[in-house]
Amino acid sequence: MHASLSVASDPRLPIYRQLSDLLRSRIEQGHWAPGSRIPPESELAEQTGAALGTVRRAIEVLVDDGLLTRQQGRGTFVRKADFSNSLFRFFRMTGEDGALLMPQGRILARRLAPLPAAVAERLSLRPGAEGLCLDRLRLVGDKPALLECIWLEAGRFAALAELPLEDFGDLLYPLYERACGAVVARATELLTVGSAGAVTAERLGIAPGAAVVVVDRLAYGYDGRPMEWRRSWGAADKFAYSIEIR
Amino acid sequence: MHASLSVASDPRLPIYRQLSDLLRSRIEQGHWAPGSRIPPESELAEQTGAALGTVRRAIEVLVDDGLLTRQQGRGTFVRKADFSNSLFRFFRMTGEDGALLMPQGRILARRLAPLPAAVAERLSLRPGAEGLCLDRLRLVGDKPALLECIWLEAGRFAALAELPLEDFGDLLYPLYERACGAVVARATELLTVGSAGAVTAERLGIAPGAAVVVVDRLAYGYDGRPMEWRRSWGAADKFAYSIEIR
DNA sequence: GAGTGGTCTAGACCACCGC
DNA sequence: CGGTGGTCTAGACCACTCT
Repeated sequence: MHASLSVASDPRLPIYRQLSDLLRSRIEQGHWAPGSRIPPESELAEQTGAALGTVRRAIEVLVDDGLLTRQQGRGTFVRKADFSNSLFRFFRMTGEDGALLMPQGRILARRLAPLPAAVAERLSLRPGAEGLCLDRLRLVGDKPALLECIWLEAGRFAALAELPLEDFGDLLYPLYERACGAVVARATELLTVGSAGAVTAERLGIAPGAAVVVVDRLAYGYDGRPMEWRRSWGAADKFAYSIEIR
Repeated sequence: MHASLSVASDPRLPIYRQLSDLLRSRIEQGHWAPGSRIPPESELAEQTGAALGTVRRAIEVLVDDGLLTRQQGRGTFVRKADFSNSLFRFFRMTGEDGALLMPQGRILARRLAPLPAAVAERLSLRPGAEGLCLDRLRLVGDKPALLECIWLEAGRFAALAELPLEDFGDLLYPLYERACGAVVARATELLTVGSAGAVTAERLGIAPGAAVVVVDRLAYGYDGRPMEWRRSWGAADKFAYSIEIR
C-alpha cells in the first residue's frame, strides 16, 4: 500500500487494521490532542489511498476501543476520558432524598517519599524511585464517602508538590492535565473486600473493623503507560454494582 | 423493502437494523436452535432482497450483542451461553496450590412454595404464583464457597420437583435444558456486601456476622423473558473482581 | 473443490450540523 | 448551503473449513 500505511505496521494485517494502528499511534503520540477533531474520512482515504469504507472500518475499531467518538455532521473526535463519576459508580452516591450529589475532594496530606516496591512495579518505575503521595477524602453531601491513597511519579507531577492543598479542587484528572499536561486515557480497577483499620474507620466515620470495599486503580495515559496508582476505601454497606453477563 | 423485512419492524429504521431485529426475533422464538447454524449470508441476502454488505452488518449487530458467533469457513451460529464459571468469576476459585478447581454443586433442600412478592415481580409472574425453591451449596475442593437460593416457576420446571437430589449434578443450566427445555441466554447480576446470618455462616464455614458478598442474579431465556432468580452468598475475603474502565 | 465468512473497492444517496 | 458522518449497493477477490 501507500507510504503512509507502511509505518511500522505488519503488512500481513488487513488494511483497515494497519490503518487503525496508524491512527492509534498518532493519537497516542499526541499528534491529535484529546478532544480535537481528526481529519474527515474522505481526507484520510485520499491521504492513505484506501477506500472510504476501509477508512470507516479502521475508525470503527478505535471507536469500539473508546479512543474516538463520532458525531454525525460534525466529525470524529479524540475522546477525552471522563472519570468524574467512575469511582462512584460502585457506590450509592445519593443524598437522603435520592438526588444525585456532586462528590467533593479534600486533600488530607501530601508527601514526597520513595515509591513502595509494589506501587513502583505497577507504575513500571524502578523500586525506590521518588514518588508523590496524596491522602484524599471524598465527600458526598459533607459526609465522608471514600478515602484514597494516591501515588504519582514525583518528577512528572512536580507541580503538584508546590500547589496549595486548597487549590486541588474536586477532580484530580483535570488538574493533572492543567498542571502537568498528563491526560488519563483509561484505567483498570480491582475490587476486593476488607475491613477498616482504626485510621481508615475514623476518617470514613464508620466502626473499626467494619467491612470496606477496596478499589485498586491503575490509570494509563494515551501513550499506554501507567501514570497513577491509587487505592480507595469505601464503606461496604454503600457498595452496589450491577453487571450484565452472557 | 421486501415482505420478509416488514414483519413488525419500524420502517424508519435502517435496513440493517430491521434485518437484525428480524434475525433476533427468529432466534428468540426458537426458529433457529441455540448452537445451530443460521443460513449463509448470501442466502439471507437473496431471501430478504438486501445487499450482502447490509446482511453482514445486521449480523454484526447480533454478534456484538452476543446472540451469534461467526466462524470463518464454517458459518454463523446461534450462541449457546456458557455460564459454567460465571458466578465464580468474582471469587478466587483456586486451591492451595493455585490450580483451577472445578466447583461442585450440592442441593441442600428443595421445596414448592408461593413465590415471594419481590421474586415474583422480577420473574414477571403474578405475586403468590407457585414456585420451586432450591437451596444449593457450591464447593471448591470440598470446601464450601457459595451458598445459593434459587427460585423458578414451578410449572415450567416441574421435572425438577421429582428429580432425585443426587441427580442434579454440578451445573444447573445444562440440567434446565435437558430436563425442562429451558435455555439461558443471558443474565444480569447485582453485587452488594452484607454480613452473614447464623445459618449462612454455618453453611459457609465462616464466623457469624462476617462480611459476605451477595450476588443477585436474574437469568433470561432466548425469548427475553426472565426464567430464574437466584441469590448467592460468598465469603467476602475470597472476593475479587477486576474491570477496565475508560 | 465447493461453500463459507473476511476484506476491499467505487460510487451513490441520505441525515445531520453549523454557518 | 457545504461539509461531515451514516447507509446501501454490486461486485471482486481472499482465507478458511470440510469433504
